[in-house]
Amino acid sequence: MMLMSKKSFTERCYELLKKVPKGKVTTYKSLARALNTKAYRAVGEAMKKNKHPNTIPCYKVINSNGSLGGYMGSDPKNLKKKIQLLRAEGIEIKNNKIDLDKYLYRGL
DNA sequence: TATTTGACCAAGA
DNA sequence: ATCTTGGCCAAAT
Repeated sequence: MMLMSKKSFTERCYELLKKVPKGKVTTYKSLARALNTKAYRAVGEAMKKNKHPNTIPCYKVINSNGSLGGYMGSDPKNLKKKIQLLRAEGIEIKNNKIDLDKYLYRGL
C-alpha cells in the first residue's frame, strides 16, 4: 500500500474545493489563502489538470474580481458549460460576473 | 538543478 | 472600463 504519501498542493486544493457548499463559489485566491500561500496561479494550474470533473467541482472556482476564469482549458467554448453548471445551483451571472458578496463561500 | 509556464492578482497609465 | 507590468509559486520540462 501507499505509505507516507504526502498530499500534493494540487490534491489539497481539491480537498478544499469539495467543502464549498451547493449554491456557493470560491476563488483561486481564496483557496490559496486557505492553504496559507500566495500561489493563486498554482491553484489555477491545479484546476486545469483536474481529470475528474464529476468528483471535483472545479466550475465553482472563479476569479477574485467575480469574473469567471476558465474551464477545461482556456477555451471560451467550455465556459458556457461552467456557466450552466453554476446557474444550475442557483448562482446568478450578470455580465459574465458573479456577485461575490452574495455567493462567495467564506467558510474555508 | 535551472528554466519555463500558466483556468491568477493588484496596482498603474 | 481596458490594457500593461511586475509579482506570485507549484509543476512540468
